[in-house]
Amino acid sequence: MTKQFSSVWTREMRQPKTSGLRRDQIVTAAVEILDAEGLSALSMRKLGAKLDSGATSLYWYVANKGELLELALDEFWGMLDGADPGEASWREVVTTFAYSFRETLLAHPWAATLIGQLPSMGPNSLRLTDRLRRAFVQAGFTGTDIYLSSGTVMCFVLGQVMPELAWSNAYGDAEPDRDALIEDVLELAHEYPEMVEEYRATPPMSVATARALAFDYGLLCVLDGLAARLRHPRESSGVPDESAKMQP
Amino acid sequence: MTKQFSSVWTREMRQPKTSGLRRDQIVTAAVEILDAEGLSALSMRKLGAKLDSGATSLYWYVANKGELLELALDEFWGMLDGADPGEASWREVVTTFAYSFRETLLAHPWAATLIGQLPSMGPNSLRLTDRLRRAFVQAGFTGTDIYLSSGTVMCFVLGQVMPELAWSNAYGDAEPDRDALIEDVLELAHEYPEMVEEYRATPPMSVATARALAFDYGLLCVLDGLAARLRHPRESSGVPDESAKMQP
DNA sequence: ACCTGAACACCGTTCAAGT
DNA sequence: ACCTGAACACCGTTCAAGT
Repeated sequence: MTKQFSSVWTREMRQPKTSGLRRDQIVTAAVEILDAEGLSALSMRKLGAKLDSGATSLYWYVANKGELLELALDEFWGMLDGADPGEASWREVVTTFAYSFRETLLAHPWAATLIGQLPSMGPNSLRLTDRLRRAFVQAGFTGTDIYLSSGTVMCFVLGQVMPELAWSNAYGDAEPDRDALIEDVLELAHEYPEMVEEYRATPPMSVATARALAFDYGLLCVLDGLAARLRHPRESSGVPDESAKMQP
Repeated sequence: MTKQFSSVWTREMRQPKTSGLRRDQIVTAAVEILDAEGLSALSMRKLGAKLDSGATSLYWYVANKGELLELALDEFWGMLDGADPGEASWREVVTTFAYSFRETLLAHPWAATLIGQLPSMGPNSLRLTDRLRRAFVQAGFTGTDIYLSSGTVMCFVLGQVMPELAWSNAYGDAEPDRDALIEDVLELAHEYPEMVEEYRATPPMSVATARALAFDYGLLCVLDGLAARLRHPRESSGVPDESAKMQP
């Protein structure tokens, strides 16, 4: 049973020129709720109330909640700055983009979840893709490598941030009794003494700086890897045939 | 308002030795529903029905739905094979682990979502962490780099898979009229003619192989980056101070 | 120790009816 | 063209009551 694909972006919009609510008001209000209370707190009823209208009125502008979230997600993509080449080196451009993407994701955690659930094909998403594409062309990538290299950076940031969000979800934003939590985890890990010992051997630091350090390390790996691709455009990994075997 | 942290793993379990349902039966059934129908289809009521019991009976074994999902997520971590050093090179070990992680995520998409929402501190998660740790020690990483390098690989895979899942969510598993979809996207991207043209210039391939290719490319970057770290243990990225500035 | 049913406060969505 | 209210089929969770 192949579900027919559909998206807010692939169907005719309603006439934009009339009275009453407007779609962008709805989306703005939705993003406000998402930012303030998180993905699970956004309901059509609450959103309707915030707009002084019935929940069901929203269905005039949006086919269902999924479409609303697609629109919110595209708002998120619109929040990302730059990747403007300027006169900086490509490593600098990519680095500042990666950091700003990370910061924006951390500020709007609902977006990270949505990225795994809804396709991003709205105008802001496309505009960002094109900006990135230009940056990587300028860096010297050509052909398919343009798309592959920029995609690698995007995915890297996303993957780094996701587990980070899990902790802030379960833990709250502040770090109240994080020492107690750490002791809990170390206790749970008592079967793996090397792990525990290695943790105790590392200088103590806040969760935030530990995460930032990990991000920095990973970014360095990605950048070095991209630099290598830039030098030798066509190589393949250790077990190249696996990739073809995986999904025929 | 800092929410008090709690997790299934940090509180006393109920006596395991009695009659009736057992927690592992519940979790197994939950995973079956998740695999068959996805995260949004799992409800306490449906799970109760599947186990021939009332929905509310489950609350004897589990404090809330979140705990149930924590348990399911740990089941997922238990599904991952290996990272067994053996006699293979570290690049081979990491590569096969990355591919198997990817495959398992694609087979259990709900897990990817949960990774961004719940902390992973169950026994299977810890065991995997330790296996990875040993593999990276064997590869030659030391100190903090052990954790940083293995984390980079984990995050890389996760980040690659997430957007992939978005499409299969919206699109279904088969690829029915993907040509129509592609035309839709290209139409939406008409403001960026270079993007469109570049797409048309690349040889056509299935979505699956395109994704596998991107995965391969990114993995190559990460591996090369890790190899560079292995040669020069301590370096820092282009804008190191940013990382400290981000979250004080 | 374990399970039940009723009840509470919610959901997303449809649809006939209003203006 | 836009909005409403009632209604349907769901949710997660609590809690007194059963065995």
